[in-house]
Amino acid sequence: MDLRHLATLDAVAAEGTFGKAADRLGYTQSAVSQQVAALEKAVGGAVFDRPGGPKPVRLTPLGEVVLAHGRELLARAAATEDAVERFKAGEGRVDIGTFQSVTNVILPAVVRQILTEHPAADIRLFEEETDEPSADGLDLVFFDGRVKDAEQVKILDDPYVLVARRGQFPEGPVPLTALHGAAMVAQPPICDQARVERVYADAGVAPLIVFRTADNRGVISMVRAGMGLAVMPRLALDVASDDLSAHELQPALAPREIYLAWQANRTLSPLATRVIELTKQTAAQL
Amino acid sequence: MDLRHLATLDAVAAEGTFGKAADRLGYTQSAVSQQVAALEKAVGGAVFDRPGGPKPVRLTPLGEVVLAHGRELLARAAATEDAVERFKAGEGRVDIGTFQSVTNVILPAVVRQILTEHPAADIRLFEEETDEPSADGLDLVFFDGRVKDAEQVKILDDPYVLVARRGQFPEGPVPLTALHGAAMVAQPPICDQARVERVYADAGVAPLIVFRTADNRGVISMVRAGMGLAVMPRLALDVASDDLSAHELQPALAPREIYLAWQANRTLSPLATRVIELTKQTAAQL
DNA sequence: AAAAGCGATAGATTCTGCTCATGTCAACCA
DNA sequence: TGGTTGACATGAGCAGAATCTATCGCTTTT
Repeated sequence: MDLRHLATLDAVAAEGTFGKAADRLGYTQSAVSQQVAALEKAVGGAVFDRPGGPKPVRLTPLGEVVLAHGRELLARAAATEDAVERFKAGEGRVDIGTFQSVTNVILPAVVRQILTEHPAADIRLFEEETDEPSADGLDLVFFDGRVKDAEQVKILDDPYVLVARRGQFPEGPVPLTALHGAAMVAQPPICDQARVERVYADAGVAPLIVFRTADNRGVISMVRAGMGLAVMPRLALDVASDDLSAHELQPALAPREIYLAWQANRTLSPLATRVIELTKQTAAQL
Repeated sequence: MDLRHLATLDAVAAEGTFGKAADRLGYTQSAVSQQVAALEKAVGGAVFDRPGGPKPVRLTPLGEVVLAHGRELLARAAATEDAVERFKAGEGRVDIGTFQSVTNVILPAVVRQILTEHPAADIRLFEEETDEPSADGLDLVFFDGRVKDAEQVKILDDPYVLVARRGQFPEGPVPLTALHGAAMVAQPPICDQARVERVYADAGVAPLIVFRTADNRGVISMVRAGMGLAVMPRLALDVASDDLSAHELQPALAPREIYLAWQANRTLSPLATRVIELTKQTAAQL
């Protein structure tokens, strides 16, 4: 049973004669006749009564059964083509792995723009703390560092700054050695934080870490409360604040590199491609 | 877009490689490769990522869209074939035009048997008083007389009998002339009743019709009540009754002929065909 | 570096599906 | 009543599609 045969069945049922259906479909009467014959062979019985003479054909009861189902099939086929077109235009779902800084600074603009372009887009964000991410199950993953076995683009360099209460240090750079023995608030030692602490160690600087939390806002709050200093990526410092100051470190730490990654050699959906584009644009403006 | 291509897509997605899908479908790997290529051309994009080497292929996002819709289509196609099979086995709907005697005497047995054979059969009865029936809209029509422009079979001859209160006439035949001047209850003069009354007139018999009703049971009730005599087809006298007696008339009226008709040159559904068969069998037992 | 697994491709062949021309049948008309 | 008309069926021929066989090229694994 072939969709084309069902379309022909439908046309003949609507037009009443093979010839008119042929005109509508751009075939000859002979072709329609043969298609109907093929369909009848497939279903094992006549779908039209042919009265003979100049009378139109009429559906048999079997023909009505086949036509009813056939219309359903044709509608589904049309819906399929439609869905493909919409997919190519950017509809669909995209699952994105992210983390705090990106969620707060980069993604809002990207999501807003995507939803403006494609109101039917289905964006899902997953913010899971992982040390070594893989893009399994996700379409796109933000990560602060390279991702193994994945295609990726570097979104931006996010420099580390020292955060302190305003007035604690004069404006301008602060030597890294100033951290030696200082009370500090920090992230748990995963992801890029581990690298940062290795830099301290290599420089012979041993800060006194008095509190760790994965919540950047929590880190900032504790700095503001006077619990200690913090070294954090500038993006994590997403709120301007009168009572805090940010300082470059000397020597500067290598910046945190933020990558957007996806599974290698996989075709991306147009929606995901657009997300990458917009992410690059957004990051370039920072 | 072809159903066969979608079936191939499904098989490849399930098996992971073109070759295994080919085995399952009875094709060669080459054929599957070409079918997938054709499908990809139809939807305008790749549906599989081919990693190369001994790795299995993977659906692209587009492929997932197409496959989701494709499975739906394939399921509908299977459902269609199933519906055709069930139709050929006797499921479906049949609309039957009937009238009182047939409804009460013949159809119960037929309906019971059909519903035993095909619990999903959808039998609809239409009891409309018409003088000249046509089978438009109906699959089968019972009628007491020939139906013009229709195929038909005679179901049975239904002899007319005189119905009287028991004891009013001695057992056995009653001369037609006994009706002259007699009070009678009768059907409205349509259908076969008109023919009956012409027979009276031709025989010079002029009964006094005191009540007409289309309801056979009403006729009988009024006879029982002593309102008069009645001449009615034996089938219409479907209740045995101690206080009534039935008599042949002399000369006998030509019996009412009951036909089962359907539109000429139309293919009947297996269900309708079965109804015709069962009707003949049932009538033969009367 | 060789072997194995897998998809793509070229060429040959078979099938399918279409068109054109013609046949056949029933209703209509003169 | 016999020709005409309108409609479907059928046969021949051809073009294109689908399939198979064989082979190529790529990637991973050994």
